[in-house]
Amino acid sequence: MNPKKSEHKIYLNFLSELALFKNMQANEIESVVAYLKVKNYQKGEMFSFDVNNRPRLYIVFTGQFKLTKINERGDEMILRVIDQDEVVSPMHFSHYYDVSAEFITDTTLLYFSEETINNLVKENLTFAKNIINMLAENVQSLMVTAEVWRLKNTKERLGWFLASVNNNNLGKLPISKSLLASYLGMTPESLSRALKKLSEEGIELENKSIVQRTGKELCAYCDKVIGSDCNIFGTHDCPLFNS
Amino acid sequence: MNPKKSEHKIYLNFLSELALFKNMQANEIESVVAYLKVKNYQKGEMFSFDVNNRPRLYIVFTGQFKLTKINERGDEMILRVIDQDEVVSPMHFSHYYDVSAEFITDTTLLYFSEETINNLVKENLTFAKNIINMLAENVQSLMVTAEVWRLKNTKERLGWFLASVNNNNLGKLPISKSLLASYLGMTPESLSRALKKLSEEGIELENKSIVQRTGKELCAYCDKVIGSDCNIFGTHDCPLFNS
DNA sequence: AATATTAATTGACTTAGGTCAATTAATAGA
DNA sequence: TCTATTAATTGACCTAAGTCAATTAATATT
Repeated sequence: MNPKKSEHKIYLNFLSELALFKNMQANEIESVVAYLKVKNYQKGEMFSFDVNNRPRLYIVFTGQFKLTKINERGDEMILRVIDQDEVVSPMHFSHYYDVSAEFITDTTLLYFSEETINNLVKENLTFAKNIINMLAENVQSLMVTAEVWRLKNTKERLGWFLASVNNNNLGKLPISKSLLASYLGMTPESLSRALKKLSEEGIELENKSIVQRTGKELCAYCDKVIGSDCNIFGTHDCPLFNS
Repeated sequence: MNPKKSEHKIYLNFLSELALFKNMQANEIESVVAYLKVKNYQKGEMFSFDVNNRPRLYIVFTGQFKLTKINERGDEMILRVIDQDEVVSPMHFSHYYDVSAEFITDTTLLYFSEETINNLVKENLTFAKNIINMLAENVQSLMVTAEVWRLKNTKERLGWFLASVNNNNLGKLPISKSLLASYLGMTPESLSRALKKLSEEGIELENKSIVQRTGKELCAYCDKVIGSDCNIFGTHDCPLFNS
């Protein structure tokens, strides 16, 4: 659980690159590595963030997992798919709210206890700001997710997801189709049918890669939030500012 | 816009009671009142939180409004209904994310500029913590909302809402039925039909007040998050811990 | 390379909740 | 108090997306 001396430097470098430790000095980050814990999980394994597990802040060192909520009937909702370098902080959730993690690939998580994080916030203003930014991004992304689920039909939801992947993941689908279906709140059958409709519009999925007929078909499904890291965003070529 | 001297003390007292200024000393709060701005809105008025309006942090002094997102087709989604004493901080949203406010009653908003809030965070650790708590509550409530929309049918959504109102609002419906329908992501017709089903279970709405046949029918729709401020929560009478 | 297993697609059918139109109830204005 | 306006209910109908079952395609395993 506690990292070995030899790994110390690796974790230090890893943490230094994260938004959570942005603008912090090397020695400040160095001092927190001492409190870092490490845990490995296997593909398919489940983990419950609940009252019994002391609340913490987790960082994905390698791997991928989904944060899910399951109801009495067994229906599952994916709240977030958490990839490498991403942070999830159940310590900031309500004490009684329990969510589950299911590991999609073998995963190594780093974590800090609630106490460590709270002490850091108390001592380090920059860190407090980084925590604020992380939570603000959570809020933003949950609002967008709500919008996608509530106001878009299956074809639009898929189009929206492909548009966002195309911007920040170079057109490579990061998850399987059935996981994607679940994440977008639809069945694999519906995803398949939605994909067929999109292909009529010139948007295809060839072996996990997004291919567009003219290269701009997905713009119809873009929005200002996901578009803001597109290279034609705001220019005369961007349909978001030309309607 | 800038409050008069005579109102200074009223605002000071008002702010002192808010969670946002919790554990802060009177003189600390006093110094921020100088930066406070006030604006009145009339029932039915709309306001857009977008790139053109400098991002701020708003507090409802009196009144009520809904935070909504509208798509191209004109479908509306209510993100939150914001009541007296509540805080909404578009300054923490993405720069390009725009949401609208529609005032349900005549409303007086207090607000601080992004700069004021950021300076306060920089200077005052307690305030930084309060901002973290506010954002964490936003995250929590958006996760619960997502769950309600995704995993519950119309009857369950209504039951869930009534259960939460019953705990923190003494059984008095705070909003009209049509607004509630929209908030719960259904049409007024569906709400009406859901209400009929609930009445078969002994849950009635008599003139904006929730009435239960035996007094515990709504427990079936409670969860650990909304239940945590119920007076039988966790006791042997609470069905959440007895199944 | 052949087989087993899992993932994705397709078609037929069902259903929850939306739409539209007609009443009925409630609230506000005169 | 009466009338006008808005909100809520009810019934008939429709539709998007879910379910179920049967293939087909893609990975894994031997």
